Amino acid sequence: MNIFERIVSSSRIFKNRDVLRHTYTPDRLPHRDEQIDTLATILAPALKYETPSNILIYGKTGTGKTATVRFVSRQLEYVSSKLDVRCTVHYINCELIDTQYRVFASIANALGKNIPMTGLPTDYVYCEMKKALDSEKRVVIVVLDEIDKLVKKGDEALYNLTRINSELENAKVSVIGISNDLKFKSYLDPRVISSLSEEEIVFPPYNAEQLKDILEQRAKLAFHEGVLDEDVIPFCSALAAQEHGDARKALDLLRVSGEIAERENSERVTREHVKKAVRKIESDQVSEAVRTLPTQSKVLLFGMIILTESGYAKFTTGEAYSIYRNLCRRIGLDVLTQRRVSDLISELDMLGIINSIVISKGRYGRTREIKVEMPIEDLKKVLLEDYRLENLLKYEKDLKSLISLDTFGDV
DNA sequence: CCTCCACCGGAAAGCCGGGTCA
DNA sequence: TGACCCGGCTTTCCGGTGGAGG
Repeated sequence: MNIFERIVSSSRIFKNRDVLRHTYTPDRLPHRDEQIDTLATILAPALKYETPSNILIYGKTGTGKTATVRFVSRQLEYVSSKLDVRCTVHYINCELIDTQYRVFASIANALGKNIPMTGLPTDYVYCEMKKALDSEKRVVIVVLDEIDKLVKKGDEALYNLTRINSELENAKVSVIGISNDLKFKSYLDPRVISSLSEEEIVFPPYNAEQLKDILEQRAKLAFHEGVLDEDVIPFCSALAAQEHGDARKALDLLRVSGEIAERENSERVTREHVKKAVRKIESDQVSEAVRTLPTQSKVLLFGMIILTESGYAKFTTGEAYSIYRNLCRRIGLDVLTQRRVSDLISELDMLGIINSIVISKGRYGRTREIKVEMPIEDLKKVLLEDYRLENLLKYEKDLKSLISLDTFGDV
């Protein structure tokens, strides 16, 4: 027997692991009937070649926004093809497609144009998209997932998209925006807000009971019968419910628990496996984030670690910057300006690797107070995988003594 | 109550590597 | 080939500021 076949067929735990991934759209969405109904009611006019209202959908991560939209669009497209109505849904994830140019290009390309990734003037792309849309009588529903990411780079794309209907002869366009940032509207032009949010749907977080239903539904498809201990699903649900009812997290937890159990050659998935999964997920996220950091940020972070190890549990932007500058010089890396480093610090903060708050020390100025959040040993291990940072190791003691002398100066 | 520190963080502009087009 | 466009990263410039100490 082929070794892969043996490995694949020998899974005592999983029947179908993919069911637990968040890309999977189940054929039934528990506890989202209300939202599904509302969405379907709003979109129904599309089947009569009328423009559906634009919709804004709110809800935190893992509340089923994307799954619901996917689910409803699939049904809509199915019915429209049966009724022979030209009605399509175009899904755009604004985390990847995050500029006006790329949104237009993505729509145009979906309709058969061939617009390159970059290079053309944006208004040209806009015209091409318009032509493509208007080439026949149709309704196109554009779904902008993570719309807040797009808005951060200006609201022009939305402005143009919500106004486009007045320039079209045959086609109708309607926009569904999905956001998990409740206050993203404040970045928008009031005119865009009013046209974009003709309808609003809010997705509340799931509670532990509801998460349990979701997990049970998926577990039936994903696992072999009887491999889950009774308390595994309630435990996963409870943990995820604490974290603002995130179904995605609950599913990840269940999947990773299963994977750990499988790797341990266990016949059952137990509460202990879930506990291990919690730890694994956390540490994986951090190391992945650190690994993919730009070199400059890595050096900056390394400097922060040196500071922490030297007994500075908290430090300021200026202190971090001066260490960073020293490190850069030693390994021949360009030194960025303090302004830029300040932004890098904010990024590290957003990733949750460090914690920084702006405080005022009165006479002694206003600055960020920074502390490293994650276990420094783990961070160090990941950082040193980068060959450019390996060399820094030999300066470590040197710098520590420098800091303890409180000179903080240049070397 | 005022001052003044040591930064914050917005705006704008420059550079660079990706690309198109005629 | 040169003129031009785009996006990401970075620098330059600069107005703004909470609160300890005078």
